[in-house]
Amino acid sequence: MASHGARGRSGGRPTLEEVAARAGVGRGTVSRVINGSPRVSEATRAAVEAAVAELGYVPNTAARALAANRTDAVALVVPEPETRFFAEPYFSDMLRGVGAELTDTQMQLLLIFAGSDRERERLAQYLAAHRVDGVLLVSVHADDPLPDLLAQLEIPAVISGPRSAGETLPSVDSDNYGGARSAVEHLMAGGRRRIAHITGRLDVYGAQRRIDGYRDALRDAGLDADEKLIEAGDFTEEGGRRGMARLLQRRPDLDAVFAASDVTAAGARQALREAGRRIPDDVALVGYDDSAIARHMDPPLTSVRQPIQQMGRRMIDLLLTEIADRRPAVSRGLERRQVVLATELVPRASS
Amino acid sequence: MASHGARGRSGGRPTLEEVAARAGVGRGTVSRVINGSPRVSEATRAAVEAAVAELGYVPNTAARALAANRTDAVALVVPEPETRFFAEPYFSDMLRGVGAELTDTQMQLLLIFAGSDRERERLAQYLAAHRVDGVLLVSVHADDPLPDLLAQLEIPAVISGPRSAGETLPSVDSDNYGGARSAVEHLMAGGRRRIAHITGRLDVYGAQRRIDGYRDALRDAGLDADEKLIEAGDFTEEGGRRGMARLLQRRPDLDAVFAASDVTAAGARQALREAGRRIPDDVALVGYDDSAIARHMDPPLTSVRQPIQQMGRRMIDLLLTEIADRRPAVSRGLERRQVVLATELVPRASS
DNA sequence: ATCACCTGTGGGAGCGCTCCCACGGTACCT
DNA sequence: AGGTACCGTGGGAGCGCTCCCACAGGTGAT
Repeated sequence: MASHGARGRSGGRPTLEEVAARAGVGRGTVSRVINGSPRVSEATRAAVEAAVAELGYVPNTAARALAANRTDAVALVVPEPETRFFAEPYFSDMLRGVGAELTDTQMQLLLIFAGSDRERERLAQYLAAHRVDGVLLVSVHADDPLPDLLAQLEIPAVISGPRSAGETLPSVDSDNYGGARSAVEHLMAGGRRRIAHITGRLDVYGAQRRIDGYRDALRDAGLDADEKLIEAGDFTEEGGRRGMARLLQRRPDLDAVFAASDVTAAGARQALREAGRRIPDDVALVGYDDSAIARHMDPPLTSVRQPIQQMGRRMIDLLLTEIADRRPAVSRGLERRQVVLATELVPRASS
Repeated sequence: MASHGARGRSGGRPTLEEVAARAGVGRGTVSRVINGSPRVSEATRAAVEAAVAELGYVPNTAARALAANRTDAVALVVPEPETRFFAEPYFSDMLRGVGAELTDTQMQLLLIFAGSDRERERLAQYLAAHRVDGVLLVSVHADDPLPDLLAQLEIPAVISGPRSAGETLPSVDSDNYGGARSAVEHLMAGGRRRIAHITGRLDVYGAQRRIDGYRDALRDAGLDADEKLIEAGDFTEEGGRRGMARLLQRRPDLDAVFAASDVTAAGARQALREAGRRIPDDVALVGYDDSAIARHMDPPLTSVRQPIQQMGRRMIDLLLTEIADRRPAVSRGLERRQVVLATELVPRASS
């Protein structure tokens, strides 16, 4: 092995210093060119760029990170087990949007799962080491301690669904309230009057907003908002099946169901089928997410589409702004940092 | 903003130096403790560990990377578009295995897609900057330039399926030959005699090995190896459908099919159904991979299981060894670095 | 002519770590 | 007693960058 002093001397990668020597300028000037500073004359810039090309110079990330105290990396943190990540198209769409928005940047994206305690501990360690400049948090429950940890470490973060109406972190969400309304209004337009709702996890703010939208749509149409028509679910298929079974028992006369997710709707469909109800003849069904499940269901499922990829892009937007704006946290927080994107109802045969 | 000199002085994260002062030892000693060197007395170690705990010290990764010329990160490179990554359980299983093996380490895993030209260029830049200590390459085709690039940059790499019998990179693979044999032998044991094969992509070495296994199993059983019973596929569903249709035309008397993947088998099943053949009564069907598709098919598909998670673990094993062993490339290459793992036939109703 | 103020540039200092050399101390031989 | 070996330890030098200060030279106002 080469001695310490000679480490990487001759055979190694070229350094800023070597580029500077080759271009006949100082180190600082090369740094300016590399980082796109405008304070460089055109001629000098050209000379430096030529030297960079000739030597095949690539900046040393570690040195830059050390000197500038930044990492040029952001993490997408998924507080779920990997299995759910792969099972739900929501995450892959989000990843795609985030990745697309990042290709124009020199930012690196890290995908981190924090489903188990073990993984969460590792993540905490990782964040404590400030190995990323910012964090994207998706699918966070109301009582998750992660946002507080991030605040304490002063790491910029953006959340995909606000935890409450008073969310302090910047967030991007789809219009859960409006989406739910459009689903219920669609069902009413089809002549349905006894419309049930199987909710999502009640500790998820978005699920609450969908309930609100459901209630308000009925109320505004002058229909009785019978609480017996609401059944708590949890976004899973099994939750949908059980909820539907209970609803059928309580209100056998229902003629439509709005499920808080496509997966929930799939469970509901199963229970309806077991009870001998036809879709949509006896009971109309509408889901949420417009995932692959909706298209492949039998019959194809009417669903509320969220622009998930776009949400991913906007999250990156917000995060990069946060990172760039880094300044005393106190002076912030007044700007509009809560983005809400519109949903779209996709009608299919189930309603 | 604080002046440069004072950057991170008071409020910032503690440094090695501060830990050393607190513990009443020198910088070098703290470094030794942090890195688990055995050359530290028990008393000193305890003192340092106490100081680390009290100050909440976390090493600065960038400084370490700069000084030690390593990154403590490895990349899992997927030379496919993201969509395929999420569609095929192969990748997620691999990721899970790799991730599991890495949790005991302080190594960071990066997931990098290199499906488009744009992404590949970004990857090249990334590798040129030596931002990872090693690379895991999955699903590489025979003519992919990536392995050469890695060799040129002298970045340790492990490949998931050898590109040829003379693969120079360390590799981990399942026993494609044996797996194919077991499938064909299983069909013969069930009394089938006219067994067809729909192959995988012919530029994938593993697909070739499956063909070899198929041929040899038939030959050893004294059956004619009729080339008319072999049809080229490409691992896709559509390829399976087309291949099956052609086979039925050419050899309407066939009584079994071995498909090079479960997805291919799904396509074949469709063609068989359209032709009015019953599975397994008229034609027995065996797939490869034992993915979720196999379990959910109607009828459930007999399939050859590969220990994909385990393959991921072994790949990491090999890669970490490569990284640790880093020495002039010339003196290497003699050790056994080609790992082959056994497969297992999972019989179900389709055969 | 003097002053103020730009713009472009060079290079010192410093980021926080690892690596290695040097050194004092102890143990074991001759 | 002297020599040799090793162990544990401290700290200098250096990794390759960014940040900032200083400065030369130009420009325009006074």
